[in-house]
Amino acid sequence: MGRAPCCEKMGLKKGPWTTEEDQVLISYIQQHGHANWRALPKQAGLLRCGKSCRLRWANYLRPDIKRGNFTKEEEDTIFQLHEMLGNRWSAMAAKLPGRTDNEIKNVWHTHLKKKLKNYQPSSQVVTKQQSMIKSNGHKNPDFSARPEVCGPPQGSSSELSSVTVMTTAVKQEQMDSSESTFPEIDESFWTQAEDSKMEFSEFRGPNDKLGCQMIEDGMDFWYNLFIRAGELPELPEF
DNA sequence: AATCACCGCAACCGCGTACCG
DNA sequence: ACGGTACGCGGTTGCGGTGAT
Repeated sequence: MGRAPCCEKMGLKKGPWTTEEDQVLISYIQQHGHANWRALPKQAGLLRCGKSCRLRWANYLRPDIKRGNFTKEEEDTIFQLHEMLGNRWSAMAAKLPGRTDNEIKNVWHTHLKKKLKNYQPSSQVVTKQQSMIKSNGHKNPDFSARPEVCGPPQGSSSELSSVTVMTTAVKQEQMDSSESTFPEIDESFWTQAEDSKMEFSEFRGPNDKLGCQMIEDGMDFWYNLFIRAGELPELPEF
């Protein structure tokens, strides 16, 4: 639908926030919360658009934000999550308490991308992955592999295709091993996928946030597809 | 000491989508 | 069912700081 009219409005300030503005925003949110970002700046007496206020709060002023350098563990987690989720920064942020999507994105572009070539996951992470695979008792699609959009069968909805993924590892496995246990993708699979999607949307129910959170946590839907196909009994932990 | 280039971070922009009347 | 509004997300930009020359 239409884009939100934003800072174009006359007289609204842009650019870096002053400490005074920060204080106004913090004290307003402490007293009234932030149910309506659009109305907030007017009510708080700020010459900013709601979008700007939300960004400032989410990326800088929120009390639970962790400052300082990323630890090796955090970097490992980001590498792993990036493998799984791609550039889904907000989903990654959900797995890194105190870190914002913006921060993770910045760190990725400024530091981690360069390190990627030489990346060696910490033993802890490797062990976790190995035990995950072991506990599943069979060959699983590798969650550490980058999900790629996999072309849907002809005639399926584009919505489905946007969330239908297959890992490179799975494809590799299918190529490499004749004893692959990954289910064959045929018409019935896609029908199942559609059913799963329906069930999943029902599960989400009236509180969409809950369902969305799962989606934000990453790959839940395609995970759900794998579940339907009899794979992957548990979600990985980070 | 001055200039330049690069880096890191905060903020903005524009798009997609959920929600509501 | 439809259109408008608000929000969240990912990509991009711009500026200040810092190191190199």
